[in-house]
Amino acid sequence: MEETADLLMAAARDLRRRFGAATARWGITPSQSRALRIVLAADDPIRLSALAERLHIVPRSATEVVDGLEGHGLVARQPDPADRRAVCVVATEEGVRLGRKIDRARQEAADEFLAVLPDGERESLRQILVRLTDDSLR
Amino acid sequence: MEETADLLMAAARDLRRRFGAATARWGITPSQSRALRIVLAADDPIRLSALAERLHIVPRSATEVVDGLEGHGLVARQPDPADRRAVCVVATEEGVRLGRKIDRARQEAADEFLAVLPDGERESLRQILVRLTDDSLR
DNA sequence: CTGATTACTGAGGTTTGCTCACAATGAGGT
DNA sequence: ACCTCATTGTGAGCAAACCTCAGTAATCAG
Repeated sequence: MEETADLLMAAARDLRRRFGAATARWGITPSQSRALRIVLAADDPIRLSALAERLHIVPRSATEVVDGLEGHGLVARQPDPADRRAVCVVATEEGVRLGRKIDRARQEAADEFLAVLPDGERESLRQILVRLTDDSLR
Repeated sequence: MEETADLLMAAARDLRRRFGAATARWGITPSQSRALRIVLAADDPIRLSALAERLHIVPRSATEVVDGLEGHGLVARQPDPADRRAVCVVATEEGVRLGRKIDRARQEAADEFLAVLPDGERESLRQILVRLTDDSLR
C-alpha cells in the first residue's frame, strides 16, 4: 500500500515541523538538538564515533555538530581515560537543563499531535510502529 | 507519548531511505521525483505556484525543481493561455514513462516495508494515519 | 617498530530549501 | 485611459546538514 506509506511520510513531516518549532526558540538547530538528546540519553560519556553512529551520520559530520553544541556551552569534550585517542562527549549542567526543556517541548508537541486519536488507537499505533521499526533496525 | 512520535520518525526515516534508493537509479533526486509525481497526478497542466503549494515549498524553490526536471527532458513549461504571467508545467512522454517506473519502484518499496504487518494491522495503520493527517492538513 | 584506529581539519560538493528584489502582467477603481 | 496594487515567476545570494577525499597527529595493539 503506497498510500499508507505516503500518509506515514506526511504525518512525519508534520511532526518534524512541530518538533522543529518547539525547539527553535532556544537558538539550537534540529540536528544539534538530536545530538544533545543522544548525549543525555547515554548516562556515561559517549564517544564521538558512537554518537555519529547513533545519529546515522559520519564522524566528520558529528565533529561539526559537537562543535556547535560546545560553542553554546551545552556539551564538553573529555579525553577517554581508556583510550587517549578518543574523545568523549558529556553534557554540561546547562546542557542538561536545556535538554530537559527541549524534552518537555517535544513531549508537548507529540501529545498535541497524537491528541486526535482515541486512546485505543494511540496504543495500536505504538504497537504497529514497534513492529515496523524493530524489523527495520535489524 | 513521545516514544510513539519517535517511532513514527524512525519509521519515516527508514521509508525515506527505501524510497530514495528505489528512485536514485534513474539519476533523479527525491525532490524532483516528488514534483514529477504531482505533475503526473494532476491531469491538467499545473501552475508552478500550485505545484509549489502541493510540495509545501515556496514558488522560488519550485522553479528550481522544475528547472531540474526540464533539464532531464521529463517536463516542459508552457505559457498559461489564461494568464500570461503564469507558467504551466506538463510532463513529457519521457516524463510519463519514468513516472510510471518510479511509481512501481515506490510501490515495491512500500510493500516491502509494510510486509511485516499482518493485514489487519496494515489497515488499522492506514486508518489511524488518515485521522492523524486529516487533522493536520486543516 | 609497524600498522591500524581515532579524531580533527580543510577543501569542496550536493540537496533542499530560504529571502529579497525585480520585471512583466493582471485587475480594480476612478 | 490611467494609476495603483497584487500576483507570478525568476535572478542573486545564502544556509543547514549532510557527504567525500586528503592529510595530520596521537595513540594503541601485535
